[in-house]
Amino acid sequence: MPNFAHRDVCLPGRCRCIRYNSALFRLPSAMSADPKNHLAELLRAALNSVAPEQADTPIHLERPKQADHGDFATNLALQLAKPLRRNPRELAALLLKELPSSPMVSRADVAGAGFINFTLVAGAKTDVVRRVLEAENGFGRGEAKDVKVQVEFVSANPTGPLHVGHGRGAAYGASLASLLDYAGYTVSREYYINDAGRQMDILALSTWLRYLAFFGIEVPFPPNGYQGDYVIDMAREMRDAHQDRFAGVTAAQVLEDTPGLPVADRKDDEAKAQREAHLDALIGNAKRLLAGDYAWVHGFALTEQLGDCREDLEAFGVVFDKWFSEKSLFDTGLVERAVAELEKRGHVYTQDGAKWFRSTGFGDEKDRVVQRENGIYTYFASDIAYHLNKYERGFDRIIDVWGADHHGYIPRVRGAIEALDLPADRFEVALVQFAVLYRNGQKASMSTRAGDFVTLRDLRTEVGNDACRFFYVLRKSDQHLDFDLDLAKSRTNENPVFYVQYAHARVCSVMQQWGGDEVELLGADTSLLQSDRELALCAMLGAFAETVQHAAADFAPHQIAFYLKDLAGEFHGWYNAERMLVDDESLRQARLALACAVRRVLASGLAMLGVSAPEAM
RNA sequence: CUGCCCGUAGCUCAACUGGAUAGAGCACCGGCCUUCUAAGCCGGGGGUUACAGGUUCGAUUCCUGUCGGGCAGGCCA
Repeated sequence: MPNFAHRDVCLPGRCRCIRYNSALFRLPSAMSADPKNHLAELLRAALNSVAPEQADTPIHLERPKQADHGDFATNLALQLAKPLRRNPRELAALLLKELPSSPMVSRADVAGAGFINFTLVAGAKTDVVRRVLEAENGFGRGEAKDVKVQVEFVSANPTGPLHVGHGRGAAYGASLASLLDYAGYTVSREYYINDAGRQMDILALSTWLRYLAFFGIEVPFPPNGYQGDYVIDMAREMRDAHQDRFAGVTAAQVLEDTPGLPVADRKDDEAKAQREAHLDALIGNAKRLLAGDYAWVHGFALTEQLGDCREDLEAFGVVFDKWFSEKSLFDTGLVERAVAELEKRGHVYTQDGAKWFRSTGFGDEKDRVVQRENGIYTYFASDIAYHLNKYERGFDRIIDVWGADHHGYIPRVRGAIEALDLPADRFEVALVQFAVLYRNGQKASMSTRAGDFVTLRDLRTEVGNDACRFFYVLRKSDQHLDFDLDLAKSRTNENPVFYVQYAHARVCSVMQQWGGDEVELLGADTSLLQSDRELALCAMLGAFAETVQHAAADFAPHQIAFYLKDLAGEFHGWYNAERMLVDDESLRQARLALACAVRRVLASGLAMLGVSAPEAM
């Protein structure tokens, strides 16, 4: 740091500068090696001295966008100005006066309305390279927090292939879980299987009807049944494995006492109700006619679809620690018990023969039925039981990833949790907006029933898993996502996933040509990294840990994706401006160390997003 | 009608939880391959952050209203 510049800005009485001539520095072992944490510690000490009564003020350090604002800045004095009723600039000066000296800081001064800007000594800026290399693949990983967090996501009805909407929930949930894991939480990934409801009955019925068709037993296929070809595939498998075991019926028996179907083009409420009644009657007949075999058909369809779903997700890099069965909540009596618990606390009443949970007492718009007049529990009832179960398993944080169309569902679930006297602040919902696929500028339709949807599998095959995963998390989860198929497929510079991967591959390529062992780079003299680009890269590496923490706090994996794009951009710029494999050995080592550190962080970030880090492209 | 989310460059989106001169990528224009991968880099134009108020040292961010878009309001899941 040239002294003339120093004197120029730093006037006596206005600021206090701490100067150290040497780029080499040693910190007391208790002090943080991370510059940001270190500065926070220094400020904390100064704060305790200046205003002990405000000691719990959060210390906010940011990386200024403008270079002449130094490496870090804090608005601490501005925050203190109001409670202390004092001039912020005066407070900033006081804080500087009480700031412990540090070998990391080359200057610190008051600026603007009362900001304190810090400039680090050169060595403190580039030391991050050594820390990245020493951490191997764990740089930026948060300290283990001993907090058990459950992330439940996808949880699609196992009634057909996953579509591109589910894909977003899968990519988001998996990335969020990895992110929380990296941030230091103990994460459990869970898939809730809706295997107990009417939708599964509809699937079982649909499969059976397709199966009967193979034996010439033609029952008009209900329009609200599952129409996809995969149902016919399952029916064929049933026939191949069991021949006519389930075919000892006539079409007339299957259709017995059903209301029949209204004409196809009627879309009024009456027609809709009739179709639903018709479907329910068919299901009733199927159960009666198949008797014990109904459970077999139902189980077969479930196993097939769940297996398919699981395979699909695994190929997408999405794995779960637990697949939780809704049906098990009934089998273990937890649904009954959950409702009984609510009842015991006086939050349930009976009206029109049904049991209602008084959710209006907990901020919901209206009360909700938990047990219908016919004795059947609603989906909401099993959901209450499920969340009770989550609490009983001892999770400190319970995160549900839901499609945004379920947002109205939050108050009733939270209400039930409160009503059960469970700590509701542990329960959080991350909403994911729909992803709409565009092919040739055309919206693709996505109805599971109609059978003309674009499946996640199709999408993965067409654009590749990496581009898929990256594109899905490139937007805030609560924003609509226009998934541009043509862009994701393109192997050009328009495609951000390749941009990041390319940076990784470039480092690998250089390392290969160098031919040395990365371990050698630990001894590199990083103080030789002095260009603006090199220092900017170092600053970006240093920001990784806080990016992880921030993204984890926000449930926002997209921040990781943006960080990676920025880091890759900074690297590409440097790559084009400087050579790494130079003749000067010390400089070569220093640059390779930096490149290697960039590669490590890129790899860590890509891993969090479930995207591969190729060594060559 | 009511509730929730959203509105930022021509397009797609960011913005460190209220900070200093709001940033990227596409698209458009002009440059850079006999030197580590041109899937790359460098430079250029582009903005009343939907609109109107309010809160304060300071607002894209918080509050109110208006306009526009999405979603949800079942003894469905």
